[in-house]
Amino acid sequence: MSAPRYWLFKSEPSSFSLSDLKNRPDATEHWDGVRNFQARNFLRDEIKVGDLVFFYHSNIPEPAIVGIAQVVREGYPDFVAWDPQSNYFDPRSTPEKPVWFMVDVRFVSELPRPVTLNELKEIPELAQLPLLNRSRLSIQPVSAEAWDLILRLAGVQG
DNA sequence: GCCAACGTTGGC
DNA sequence: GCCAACGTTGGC
Repeated sequence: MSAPRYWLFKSEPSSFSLSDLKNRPDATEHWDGVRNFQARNFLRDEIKVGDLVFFYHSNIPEPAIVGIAQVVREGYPDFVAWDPQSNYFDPRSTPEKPVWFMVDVRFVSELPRPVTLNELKEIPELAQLPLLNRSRLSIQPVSAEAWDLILRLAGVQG
């Protein structure tokens, strides 16, 4: 089995927050509703069971990485896209030819302290982080080096 | 609430 | 295949 890889998932806490994840049954939830092709490709092709995920809160006064989740089920069709009642309905996607994919993630931990976007911007080693230069990508890879650095910023014992 | 950035759509 | 128009994201 290959080493786990690292990702960052963004969510607006008003729609789904880290504590929402923690309070789900089994602390597990489908990461549905992603409607961007590059993010879809990560979900469908790259993200594997066991990979670790930074949970980022966006669209708030102090956007920040607030916690860690782990992938417990890898890429499968996002069935929300088939529900005409859903905001994420997309008639192009069908069970026979799904367009959109999701993974399931489980709550792992809350960071000892959140690492804010402003802090991240101050760190030259993180300049390549997609969060800082591809700010609209909602599912993005994090290098092992960046992962460790951010954990240290968050006060996690290394 | 504003608006810049940028991904997506669709006319040509 | 280009690119203008449009819609959405997300920082501020």
